[in-house]
Amino acid sequence: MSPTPPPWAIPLDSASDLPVYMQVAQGLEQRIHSGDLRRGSALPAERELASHLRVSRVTVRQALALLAQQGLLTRKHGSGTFVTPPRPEERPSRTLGLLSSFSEDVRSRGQTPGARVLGFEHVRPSPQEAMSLALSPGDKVYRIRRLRTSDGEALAVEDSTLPAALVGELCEEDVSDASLYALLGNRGLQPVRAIRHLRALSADLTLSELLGVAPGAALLATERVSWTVGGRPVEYARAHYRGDRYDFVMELHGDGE
Amino acid sequence: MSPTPPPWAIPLDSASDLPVYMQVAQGLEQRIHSGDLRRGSALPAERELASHLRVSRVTVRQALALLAQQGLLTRKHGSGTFVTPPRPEERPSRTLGLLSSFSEDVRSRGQTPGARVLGFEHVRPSPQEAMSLALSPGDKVYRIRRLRTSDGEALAVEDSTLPAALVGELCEEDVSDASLYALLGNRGLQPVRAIRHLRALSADLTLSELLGVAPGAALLATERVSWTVGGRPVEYARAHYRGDRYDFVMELHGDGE
DNA sequence: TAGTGGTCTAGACCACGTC
DNA sequence: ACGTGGTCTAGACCACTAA
Repeated sequence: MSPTPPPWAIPLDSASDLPVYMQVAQGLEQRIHSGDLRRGSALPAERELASHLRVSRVTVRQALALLAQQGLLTRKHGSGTFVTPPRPEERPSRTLGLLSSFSEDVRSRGQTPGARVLGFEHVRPSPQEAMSLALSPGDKVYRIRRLRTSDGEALAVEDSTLPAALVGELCEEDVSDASLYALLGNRGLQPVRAIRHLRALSADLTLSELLGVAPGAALLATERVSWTVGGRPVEYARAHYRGDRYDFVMELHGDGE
Repeated sequence: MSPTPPPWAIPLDSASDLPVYMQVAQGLEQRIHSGDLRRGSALPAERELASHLRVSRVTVRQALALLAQQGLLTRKHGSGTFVTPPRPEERPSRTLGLLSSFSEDVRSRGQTPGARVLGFEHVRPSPQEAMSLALSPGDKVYRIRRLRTSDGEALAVEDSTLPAALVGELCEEDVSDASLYALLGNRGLQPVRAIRHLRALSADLTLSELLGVAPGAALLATERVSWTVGGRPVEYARAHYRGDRYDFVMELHGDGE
């Protein structure tokens, strides 16, 4: 009857060994990449898709969840499911290779950095912290958890640990808006060298809530130890960045082999 | 009756506004971190957990899926669900800041690098490729997709694009085991500078299959353009690394502010 | 108010591992 | 053969959004 099938029609092969929900996901993905489903356009309701494809709603949801997790689809409770529109704005890029702080990175993109202190402790270090900062278990550290924002939008959760004996007295207000690096610089403890690890992991419930992403969303996790002149470790920092909003950039120079 | 509740007993509050599956996930996560559930130990079967917690199996599965995605749990079809044991071996670390290839990185960890060619094309560049390599749409490129392994285990999928006019004749055997950088070096095209972007994203169906991870698993994605002496772009490469097996390391040097 | 996605249930059958 | 996780169904109710 209809010469042109609707753009969300998916060929399903019940004889295939590929699970139905994967076939649906794959089909929709192709439709999106081919342009049949335009960016920003709404998908049919889950119940509608299910009845047309002759599968249960649960199966449809399983397929949509896969694509939503990749960022291909955006689901809006009470409103509908949409093909994710392209982001017009560039994501903030951190330029690696130089020692720069979150605040400087965001500012260099013309946006306004912010910080909300989520935790402030003056405690004995964990074994991990003691090792990274070359401390004795009896020493004390400041442990600070902050939500880092750009133009008000949550971008990262940063956990910083500073040796109390080295940095001196510190209170929550000191770290509430300024960059930690600037604060250290004021006290003559400007870091001059750092080693940083980067990896990818899935958001747990705590991080997903803080960053406003779905549980399981891909995050870029970093771990860093910074040293001041003389080789004294001055900061141990772990940070989790939203994978869909942050981009690390670095320039590499070769020395032959 | 039983003075010590089983280690997987979870307190559920039906009045809470937190969904039941999240309460289950949160409870299990605490039990794991507290050590009540030992690394490597098996969880009760899903049906058993469901009946004891008085929830449906689907709800239990939703909770387990969350934790499995974070890597906290490992599910084995036909066998059971286990608390993920810690990995004894270090993950391969790529040292950034220097221009080094995948092969060199893996070898520097004492492991054996490998490559399986998944695709080899001699075609006109995509707009993206043409832009990155400063080519005209009429030029041709070699496009190579390889599965990169370390001691036989899949670690990354690498998509490399090389300008055909610059690198000269190339066939599939040329890229089947050696490092691309070594090959370029042999032809006098050793890259001396590169810009690399890093971000985190969730695995789609294709990548999850190739890398042997679950769909939606966190991957570390990189994009790189390399230049040879004289500023001629010689390679445009995109790679997706398993987030749970790969770790980028870099050393940073500050120049004050 | 009507329609959407979010959560949850109580089943069923299949595919895989182990014994 | 049996128990496991993997997939799928046909419903239900809730929470949110928009008209």
